[in-house]
Amino acid sequence: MARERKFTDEQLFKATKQMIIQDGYEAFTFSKLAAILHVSRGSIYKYYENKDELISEFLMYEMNRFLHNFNRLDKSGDFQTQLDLLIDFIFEQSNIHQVLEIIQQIPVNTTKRVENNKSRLNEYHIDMYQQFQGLIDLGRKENVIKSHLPTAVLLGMIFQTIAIPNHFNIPQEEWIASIKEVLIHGMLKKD
Amino acid sequence: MARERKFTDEQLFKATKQMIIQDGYEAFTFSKLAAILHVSRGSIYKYYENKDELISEFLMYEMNRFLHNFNRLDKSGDFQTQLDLLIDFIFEQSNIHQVLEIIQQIPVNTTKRVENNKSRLNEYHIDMYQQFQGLIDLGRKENVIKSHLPTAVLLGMIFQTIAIPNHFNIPQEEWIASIKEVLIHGMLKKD
DNA sequence: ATTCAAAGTGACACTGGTGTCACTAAAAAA
DNA sequence: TTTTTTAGTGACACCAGTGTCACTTTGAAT
Repeated sequence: MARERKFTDEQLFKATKQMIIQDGYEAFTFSKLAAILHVSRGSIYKYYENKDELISEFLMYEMNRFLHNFNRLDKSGDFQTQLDLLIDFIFEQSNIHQVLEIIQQIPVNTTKRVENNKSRLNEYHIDMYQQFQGLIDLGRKENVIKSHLPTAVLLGMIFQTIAIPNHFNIPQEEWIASIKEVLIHGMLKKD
Repeated sequence: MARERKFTDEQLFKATKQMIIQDGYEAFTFSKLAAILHVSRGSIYKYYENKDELISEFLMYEMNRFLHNFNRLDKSGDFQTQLDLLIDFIFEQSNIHQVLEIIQQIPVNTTKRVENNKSRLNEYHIDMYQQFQGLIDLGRKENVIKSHLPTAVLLGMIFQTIAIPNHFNIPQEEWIASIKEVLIHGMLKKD
């Protein structure tokens, strides 16, 4: 060690996240980030060659956190129990949706480090998808899921629901319970 | 009239749409747009004072087109028939989702024309929402919708499903049919 | 106390987008 | 044919972000 750092990775990633989620990939700049962290722009270049590299590192960090938490979930219950847990979990981690979208926006011509991160992020994504797929397979094995529905549709719908904007500020619990209800049993009364 | 124009509004909006949907609001520039249209950048300033104004006009154009088509839909059937038609329609107009998102990104400090367009877009949005709400009300009147589910959740889910990425390229028809099935009756077999 | 290594700074040259404007080009009206 | 009107051009000054680098600061090790 030599001199104390003026900002931690956590602070940097937190600021990055806020900025990117609020205004998008293109609006993220080293200048603004430096201002938030109360350091000079130059100091950030000590750790990241450019914006793409910084963002790809941020995404790795977020993805690791997500997968780590995901792996802690109880995988012992039956399909319905696990689905319930999964949906609750996804809503807790509701930013993962945005994270996955940002991955697509990393440009192509950059540094080795970025390319490396991009392919690792892709692997993670596939890995995550396969774990979810395992859950659907369980549902099929238990013979509770309508067998003609494609797995991609089921996962897509589960995953997409977290991004529904709750404009009317319906209480979180009611909101999630209602979404679960529709996903599992539909919006119509049984006849 | 004096001289012939080198590009039509339609061409301009088409290029704008492509650019914005692909790379986002911030990545849109007059330079790129001028290049696509094979004109000088300066000529675009003859019609739009700046980027925000151009994009807000583009959004008005898209929204008008959407509402115009929407008003052509047959509103005479019962709830299920109309819901079917609506979902098909939304999938046909799948970009409306992105259009609505872009509206939120127009910055605040701009020209009168932009502010004007922004508030009109908001009115349109509310108008559209109310029409959809009318459909849900019909479902409630017909007593086919589960009465405890909030309208916002039902509309949110219907609307959000068009944005599910079909990574595995499941045929459009099967894709839409499956989504309808889940929305209406859920993913589980009836017991 | 001196030295050293990492952290941080700010000035510099550069790039790409912005908005403007005097000017040119072309088509219709006179 | 000349005039008028609108479309289009490209050069200019400007701004904000980029990436670099010689330099300064700071804290720990010798």
